[in-house]
Amino acid sequence: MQKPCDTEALCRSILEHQADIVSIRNPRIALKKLTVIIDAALTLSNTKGFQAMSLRDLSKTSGVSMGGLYAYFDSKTSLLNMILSEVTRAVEEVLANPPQEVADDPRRHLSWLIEEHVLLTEAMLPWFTFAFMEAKNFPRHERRMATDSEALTERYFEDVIARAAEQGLLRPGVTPLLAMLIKPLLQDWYVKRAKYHRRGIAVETYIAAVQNMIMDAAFEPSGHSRLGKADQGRILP
Amino acid sequence: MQKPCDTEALCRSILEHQADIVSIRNPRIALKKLTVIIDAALTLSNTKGFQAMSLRDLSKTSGVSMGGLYAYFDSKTSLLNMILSEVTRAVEEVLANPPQEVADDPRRHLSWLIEEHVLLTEAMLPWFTFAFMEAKNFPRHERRMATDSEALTERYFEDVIARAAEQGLLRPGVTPLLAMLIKPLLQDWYVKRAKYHRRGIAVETYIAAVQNMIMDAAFEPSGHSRLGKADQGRILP
DNA sequence: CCAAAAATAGAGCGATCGCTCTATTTTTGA
DNA sequence: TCAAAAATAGAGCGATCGCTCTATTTTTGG
Repeated sequence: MQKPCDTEALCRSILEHQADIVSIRNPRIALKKLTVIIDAALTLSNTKGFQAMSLRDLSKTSGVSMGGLYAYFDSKTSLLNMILSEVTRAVEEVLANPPQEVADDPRRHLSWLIEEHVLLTEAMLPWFTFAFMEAKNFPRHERRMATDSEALTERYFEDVIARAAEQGLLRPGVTPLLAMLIKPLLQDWYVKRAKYHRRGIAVETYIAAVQNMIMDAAFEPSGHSRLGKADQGRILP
Repeated sequence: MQKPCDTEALCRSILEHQADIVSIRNPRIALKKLTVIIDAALTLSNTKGFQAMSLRDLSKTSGVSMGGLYAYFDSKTSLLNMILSEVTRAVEEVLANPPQEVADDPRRHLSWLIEEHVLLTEAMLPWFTFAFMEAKNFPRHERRMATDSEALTERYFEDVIARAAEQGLLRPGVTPLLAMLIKPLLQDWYVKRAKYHRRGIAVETYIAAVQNMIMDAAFEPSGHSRLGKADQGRILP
């Protein structure tokens, strides 16, 4: 179930959820222009920062006039809001719905969460870059959105680890910080994107490395082979 | 050898290295006012972002007039530059000088690097928050500084891991990404500071958790007890 | 003690910001 | 086909930005 993550599909979702803000009636026009606008906004923001991106920049880059822009949002902050909520929605949609056979096994589930999260950020790279990089300077309400979204993600990891604990699968003495330490490992993939790209590291390699590190920290070694299609078969002791 | 990391000591270092920029002659006055200015700049920047901090904000908060500010820097960017280079200097000074008995043993050395890095970011929290959060929106030259500084830190980890490999201490099949994955774990301590503080997690607990995760990933299990004064004696298999 | 030097205050400058508003063009539908 | 409606362009508004410059106060040292 690979959800389409191109800019246009995501903008379609934005139009659905923010119908009261976009004042353009013709849906064909609205989708096409919003896509252009969001595309330009992500590019500019991720290059120079959201604050430093002026609406005149955005107008020139997107080819939509100043007045035209305000048919798609009612303030610069509401543009930010659109992008941010779309990212949040995508994360929730993907991580909340594991296949049944995955949900049944905490080990597979944890591995699956790691893989899906990295693949999602890979597919929506500019969106995540935007949401993470800019969150610190958001206005109060939007910053809260970003924080909450992140807390929600962490909950998925906490829950599956708690379930593993109930089933007695965890290593003895495993740190209670484990769930909190997963997120920064996942985020590094898009935050330090350039570094990994420069070294020619494939997304599957990255996923496998994080999976191995976390699985080692969480579980007793066992004869079972690692799960997840990205796994590269690290040698187990 | 605990280097003093209070704002005043760091500002003294700034005055030494940026003597050509600060135009105030009296060193007592210069130190006192620069400390006040940097203090205010870090507070404002970390609250609302460097770009959003206007020099009028800074003037009002620090109590130094607009004209007065420009006796301490010649542009907003050069103020940024001061703080950034001081952070870089501090990292280098601490991480480059391990005690002899630590440098001799890759395991101890890796553990030591983790501990020292977290303790340093703890002691210079607003500085690191500033350097990391704002780096993305820096002008070209300053962004390069931040990137280089980060690459340098990573080198310390790469080197000690390479040394461990030479001595045959590493687990078989350990990921070549290991060194790259340490930094995001260390950064989370100050990037997500509020989260850890809210949950009442002590710095020693955090250090121990990261040490354990990394040591487990890197090394074969052994009977030796974990090193570093922050270690809390996790049960080893 | 008082001129020279250093330090300080804050009004003012040009540029640019987010945003609005009207004039104009394009599209729609009876 | 042609008036009504929708979409678009971009000049203009007040606020604020980084920064400068002069007038003034404070400190220094012979």
